[in-house]
Amino acid sequence: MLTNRQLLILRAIIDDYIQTAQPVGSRTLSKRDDLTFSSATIRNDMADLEDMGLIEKPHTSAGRIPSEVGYRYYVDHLVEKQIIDERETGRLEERLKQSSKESEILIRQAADLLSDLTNYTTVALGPNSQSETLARVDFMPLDERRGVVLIVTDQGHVEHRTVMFESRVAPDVIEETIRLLNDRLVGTSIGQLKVRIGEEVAKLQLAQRQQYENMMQLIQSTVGIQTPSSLYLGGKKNIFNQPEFQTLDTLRPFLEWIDEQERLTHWLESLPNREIYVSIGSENGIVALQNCSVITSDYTLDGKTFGTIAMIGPTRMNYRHGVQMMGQIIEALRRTKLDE
Amino acid sequence: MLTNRQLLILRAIIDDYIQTAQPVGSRTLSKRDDLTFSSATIRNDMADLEDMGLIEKPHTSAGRIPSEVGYRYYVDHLVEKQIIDERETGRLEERLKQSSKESEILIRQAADLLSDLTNYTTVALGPNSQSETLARVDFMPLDERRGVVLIVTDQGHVEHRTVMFESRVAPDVIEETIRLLNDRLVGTSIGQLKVRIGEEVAKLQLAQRQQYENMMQLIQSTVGIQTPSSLYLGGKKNIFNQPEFQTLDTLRPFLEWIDEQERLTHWLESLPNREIYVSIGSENGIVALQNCSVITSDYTLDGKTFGTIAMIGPTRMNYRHGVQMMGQIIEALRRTKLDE
DNA sequence: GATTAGCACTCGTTAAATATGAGTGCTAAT
DNA sequence: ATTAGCACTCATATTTAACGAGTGCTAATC
Repeated sequence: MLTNRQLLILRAIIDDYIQTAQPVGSRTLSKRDDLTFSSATIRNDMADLEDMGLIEKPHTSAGRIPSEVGYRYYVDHLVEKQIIDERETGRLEERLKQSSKESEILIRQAADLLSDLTNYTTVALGPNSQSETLARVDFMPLDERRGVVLIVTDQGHVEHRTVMFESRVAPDVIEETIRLLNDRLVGTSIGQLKVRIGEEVAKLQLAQRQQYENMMQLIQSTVGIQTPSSLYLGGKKNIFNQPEFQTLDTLRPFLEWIDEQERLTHWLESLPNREIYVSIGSENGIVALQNCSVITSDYTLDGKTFGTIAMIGPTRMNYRHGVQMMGQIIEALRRTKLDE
Repeated sequence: MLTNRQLLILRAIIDDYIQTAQPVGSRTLSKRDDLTFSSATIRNDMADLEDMGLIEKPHTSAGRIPSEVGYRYYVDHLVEKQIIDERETGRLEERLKQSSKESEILIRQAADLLSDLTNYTTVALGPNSQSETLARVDFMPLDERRGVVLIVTDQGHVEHRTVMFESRVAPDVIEETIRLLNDRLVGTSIGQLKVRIGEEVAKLQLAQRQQYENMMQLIQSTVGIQTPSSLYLGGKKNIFNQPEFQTLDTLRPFLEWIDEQERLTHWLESLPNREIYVSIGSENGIVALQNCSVITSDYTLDGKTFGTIAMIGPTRMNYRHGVQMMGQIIEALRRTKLDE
């Protein structure tokens, strides 16, 4: 167990290191207003903190830097859980409201805002329509051989796909196909739509089948193309200002990783956490991000579950401020109304 | 005017420098099979080439590197205009065909392909719907207060916008509005749609106006939101392999510039050139790209004018190969059929 | 017994000193 | 006109030395 003074020292080391990115020495600490002890006393405690694995030395004659264990302790014990500053949240909400009522643009704006507020890179993932369910299918002919299939989800999202017929299809066949799909598939999750259409085709009577099979299969094939959830990266250039990313060895893996949209999407989708979660350094298990910490959270827009937002900075990130800002942003998003 | 030998030497210097990224010395050149002269002779010619501004020395005791003027001469006189290798084009066409019939995906694939082929970064800009014209408007109600407006262009592109009514609108009013829009606005360019709707509203009789004004204005406001032309960046990580981008001073401006999607889009749209065009070094007028050369070209997909594709590499890029590959790719795209 | 002053020691960083060698320009010989 | 020869230049690499922030330990002090 840590003594009170050790706690103070640990906190001071981390706070100092977060600000300067330089190893912190005992003399520097002893000069702080909140630490009234001599450097020798502090040195003794530092040795103890090091034994406990909370801090470490880059080399013999340097000061100490926090270890991952130290950061974890700091985040778990020394960062107060999100206290929402009403005034600040209101201001954020206002800025979001001004940008647009279009959800996509709002999300981007939120990511940019969070990025500006913290100077870290942010990633925002839009809603994953795969998990939404079908509310309505419709069809609109374009010309003799082409038409647009409209898919509306229960969350009010609309997608369209252009389909192309092999040959002319009678209007009433189209109409009937759409009616069938609406009758039988409303409520199906978008991800399963493809399979379910296949099942419905199988159920058709032989007479019907000849008529509708083509049309159904056509729709099935286009519906199978999943539009990836929209992904937005905000403040990517912020990374250039971080002292730990001033060399190509560290910068390159980071940038290469962050630019791989698909991988990034999968990673965000795989995060199990519903509320604000902090992953420190190698905890995230991603080699390219081993020197990064990530604050993630799911968010809701206008009350509806929407997506995931993440903030990526160096392990030496300002956790207190980061967690705080993340809380403010998701609260502001939650309160933002799409209509009215 | 250049002597034959000077031409040979200039070409050798550039070819060598393109490969090694190192200043080329007279001794190195004299050892080449295609240059049978002594290093001293070559030195004399090099001095002349330098006087003409075609090559320059980084410092007194280094070899020579091509100047921008030198590259320009090289590209204009020493790079043979695109000769299309039928077999290679066929192979590319095949690879494109396999990826998808969806134009968006095809374009991405083309950019990636070009990037793999050349090891440079590529940017592909999709069609700019602003310049296309309206072929059809349609409306599909979602519920009492919302609906989807479908906009189809002459090029067969479809866009949709969700609109929200203040209050319930009678179906026949909607129907009539859409009929009106179709009657009067088909053929209008998408970019002008907003203005044109305004004009049409002004023309309405007073009686009609009360009925349709709201609806029209609603559509007008959503139509005004221009969907930006789709932009795709391929092979961004290739830049990390270029020796001239191994330092943050050069890398950072490049990456920051390339990541600014809007600016990039505008830049690509502002390029006046219809056919393959090479911009060397500072010619492009962009500070962040002053050490880059760009090969750009408009492309057509399935015969229809589509967008712009660009290849960005260091000024020391392999122009011969780059121009060649660019030619192949746009030819392959031109031949790719979207339907069948 | 806890705290602090004092001091020898460590080791990464920086600066100056030196060596290396690729490449040039010029001159004189071919 | 071409080439061999040579003195000279200058970026780069290597070595050496000086510096100083910081530590751990011991002995004195509160």
